[in-house]
Amino acid sequence: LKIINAGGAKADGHRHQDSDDEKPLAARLGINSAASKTGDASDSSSVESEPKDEPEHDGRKKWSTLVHNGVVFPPPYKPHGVKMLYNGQPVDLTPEQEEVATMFAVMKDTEYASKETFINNFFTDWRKILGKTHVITKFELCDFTPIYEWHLSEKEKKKQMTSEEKKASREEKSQQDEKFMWAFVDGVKEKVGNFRVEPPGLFRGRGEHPKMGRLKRRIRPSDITINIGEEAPVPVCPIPGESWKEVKHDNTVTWLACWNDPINEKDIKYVFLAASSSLKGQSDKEKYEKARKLKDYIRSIRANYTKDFRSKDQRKKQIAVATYLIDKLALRAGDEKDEDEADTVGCCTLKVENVTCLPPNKLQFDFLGKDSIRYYNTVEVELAVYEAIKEFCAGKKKGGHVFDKLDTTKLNAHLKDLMPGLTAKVFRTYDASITLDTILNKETTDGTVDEKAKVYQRANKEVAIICNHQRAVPKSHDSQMNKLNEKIDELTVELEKANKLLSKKAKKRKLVGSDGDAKRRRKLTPEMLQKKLSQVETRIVETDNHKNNKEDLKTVALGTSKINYLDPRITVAWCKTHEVPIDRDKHFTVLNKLF
DNA sequence: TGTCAGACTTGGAATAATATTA
DNA sequence: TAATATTATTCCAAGTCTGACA
Repeated sequence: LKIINAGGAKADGHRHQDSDDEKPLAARLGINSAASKTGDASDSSSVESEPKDEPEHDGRKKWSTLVHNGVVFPPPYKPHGVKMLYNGQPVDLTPEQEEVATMFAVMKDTEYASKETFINNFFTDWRKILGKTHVITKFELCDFTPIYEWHLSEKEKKKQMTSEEKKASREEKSQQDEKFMWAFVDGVKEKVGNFRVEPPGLFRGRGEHPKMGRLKRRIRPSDITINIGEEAPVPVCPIPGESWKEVKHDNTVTWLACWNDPINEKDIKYVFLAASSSLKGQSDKEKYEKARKLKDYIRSIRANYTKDFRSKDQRKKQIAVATYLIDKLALRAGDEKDEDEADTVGCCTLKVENVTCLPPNKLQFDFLGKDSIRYYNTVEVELAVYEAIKEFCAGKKKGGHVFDKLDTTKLNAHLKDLMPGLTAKVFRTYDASITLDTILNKETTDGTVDEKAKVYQRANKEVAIICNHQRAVPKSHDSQMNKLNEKIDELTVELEKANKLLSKKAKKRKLVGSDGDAKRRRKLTPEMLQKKLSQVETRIVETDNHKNNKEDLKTVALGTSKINYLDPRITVAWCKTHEVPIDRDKHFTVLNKLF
């Protein structure tokens, strides 16, 4: 295994010398990809596989042969017959009406259930199904509690199943799914990602989404387009009497099936291969490679935008300042959004009220970004940037764009001139790589594997913070903290007791106790006590660390950066250098994705 | 040059599976 | 052995970016 790029992140003059750069990563690392194991021949025999590593990337061709079994539909609705109350009276509902009522009822203990937009949207769509003449006309008179309680008892029943029963139903399910879990891409068995069609439900938009609560209708075969190899057998439509909307043979795309999102008909939902597939792995590798390449260009890019901070050309000036912010703060590009979506922004769509100038040269950012997660940060910037932002905002009304001469297309077109393939999001990957590499190199010491893994986790955390990956405080956080505090208290008492005992022993040599522990205490030698003492001390320190770590990470979401931002090559190189096992170690299961 | 559909990556939450502790 | 904590997986929403077309 060769060390790739280790320690190189800080050196701007890094040169690429890897002669095998174009090989798949797994091949370069000499590890057999799980995905490259051929599946059962009976399924793939009809398809000739092409040699791998063939430079197929000339055109936009993604595959030569593609075989799969289509999608799995959710089971039809099974009515429970539990009657909800309207104005205190039980009401009869048709299965279709009951289905939607149940969707709402089971969301009782979520935030959505108390949001006005959610309730209004749900009620409007539900009334369409109830019909004009239905007795139910006012939401306030609806009582969904009986259905909610039925739902709770169903959940409880499921929980009470014996482990054998659970196992049996699990196995049955995986047997049913097996057929759909795999696809053959150029003869290679690959895992399919989301082969299940999304079930009907109430739309759970994030933030203040104007469509939250709308009924997401059931998807039928006639909604679905199948994409499959020309010679491959077309998957049988699993619902009798119905048929696919369309069957395509488009090898310039990687999706296996798609349908229009019922909430936003112009959006398309796709069935793709899983992240472990070589198609995904390949593009992942290209992403990290691009970020690494940016390292060679960053100096000139910075020089370029710095020069334009004072440009007379307003558009140039805005591009310069926007690029600076994306580089320095890892902001997202910020496409324009529709009226019927949550009101969020990125760099290009920042509004004047999202930035406050704090003299002499600080900027305070406060806006809702992707998923309506708040970005709140005060940063010192170059004076020229500060002055430019002040100028861009001057005279604009609330809601006006800071960068009015700019959009993501123009910005990316400019970035492409500076480096081939460069777009705004590459800066986020780049920032992540630099941060990971720097922290790993600076902070790793000759300690235990556990200590080294802590350094990795800290680097992971820093990347998450840079990318503003935040999560809601876990529901059980407070109770868990209380428990840890109690544990520390208990241990402290134990420690004090042992300490007292030790000093008494030292004085008297022999202790005559009066309580029930006396006999046991008498048997303790000072050496044993001393040992116990240090054990308790260690446990206190460990528990305290655990507690602080938990508190520290309560609003930090580590998952996304682990999966999408930490270059596995940096991780592998570090593991090798510091003798941290890659396999089996739970800290690095993320690597399964690529190896 | 702008708009829009399309295809793909990125994102947190919910849920399931597994490990740990009481 | 059950309750709880941790980790992995699934789910599906919400971004980014490209390319076709007017």
